[in-house]
Amino acid sequence: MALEHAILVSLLEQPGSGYELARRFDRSIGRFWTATHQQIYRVLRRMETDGWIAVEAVVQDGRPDKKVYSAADPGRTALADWLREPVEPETVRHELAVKIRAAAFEDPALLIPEVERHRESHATLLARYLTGEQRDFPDPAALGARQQLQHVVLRGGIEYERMTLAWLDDVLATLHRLAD
Amino acid sequence: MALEHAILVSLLEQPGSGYELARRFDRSIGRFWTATHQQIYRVLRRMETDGWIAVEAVVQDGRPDKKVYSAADPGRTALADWLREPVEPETVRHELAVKIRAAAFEDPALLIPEVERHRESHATLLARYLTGEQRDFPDPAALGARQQLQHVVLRGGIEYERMTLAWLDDVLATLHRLAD
DNA sequence: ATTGCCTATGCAACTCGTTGCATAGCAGGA
DNA sequence: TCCTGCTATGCAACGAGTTGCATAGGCAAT
Repeated sequence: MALEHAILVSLLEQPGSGYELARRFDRSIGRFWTATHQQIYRVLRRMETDGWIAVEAVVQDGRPDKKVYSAADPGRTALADWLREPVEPETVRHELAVKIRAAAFEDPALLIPEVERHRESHATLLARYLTGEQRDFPDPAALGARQQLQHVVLRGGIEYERMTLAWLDDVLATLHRLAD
Repeated sequence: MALEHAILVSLLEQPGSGYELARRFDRSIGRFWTATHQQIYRVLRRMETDGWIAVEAVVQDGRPDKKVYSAADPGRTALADWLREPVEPETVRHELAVKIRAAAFEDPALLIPEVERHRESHATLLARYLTGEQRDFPDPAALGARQQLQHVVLRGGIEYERMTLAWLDDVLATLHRLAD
């Protein structure tokens, strides 16, 4: 299970509340690990009981109070242990690929708008990544270790989106060929 | 939920038992949709109750009897309906990426053997895909619709593995730089 | 004024997915 | 001969993840 560890990393990078974590998961971390606020709140409570994280109640005015979490020593130890354990290579779950094979038993042209939608959403994401790269890593030569590691993960996201866009073009060409 | 649909596609391509489906999911379909035999048996029973698939008991000698499933009309209809519904763009769950960001809080060099293991496993998979492509699609110009769609999905897998390999090299270079 | 959105946390119920185990006959090798 | 491994199906229990809903104050726009 990596949700605990993803949360720990996020809290080490920057302490925050469950709500803030949920938003980070919607943005940066969610590129490679998704989680809803429900999951996050539940896991935070478990991690707190286990002593992995410390909590501090923060009174705000104009908005609801929040609980700011930060990584505690046992959490860091757990993270270090996990880093030493091998993890399985990731598995992909690609619903669109199922659909493409399914299209052989229906009209393949039916899929064209769907693939185009996907293409657009990947193009948008790629554009966001590239903007973020410009903003956060303008001078790659002058980065600390943490930034270099964040950057290489972002480059992975960028290359994934580029590859996916090219593949979706390939898919569209195939579907058009079959529709003629 | 796409497991039902993935199973339907697989049964349309070729009827088979739960066991055979599980093996197909380990090989070809598992590239983009994984499932254990437990999940498959459970879903098959549900699909049978719903009338999506038909079952025929086959007595074998020298090995246990099996139940051979095939797609029924209501299943085909359900698949056609699903094809017309939009699906969400896939989400990636990349544990290694979490580890890479976590490495900033430990010794980054620790990750090198792990990344190399992943690199090797992706290289092996790519080799298998390429061999399979040679075997199943030797003459891309002479393929029917079904084969063309299967082929474009396989090309997606191939490009994914190529991209991942290049990225893992990038990660290794970054880790080595940080270790100096 | 009302509507809708944002911050912030949480419960309850559900489905999906994993893990460990069980059965059972047959084949092949040490 | 025993052990391992393959075919074939399944139960039981658990853990992960999703969905719908609830509360509650503040802010901005219509």
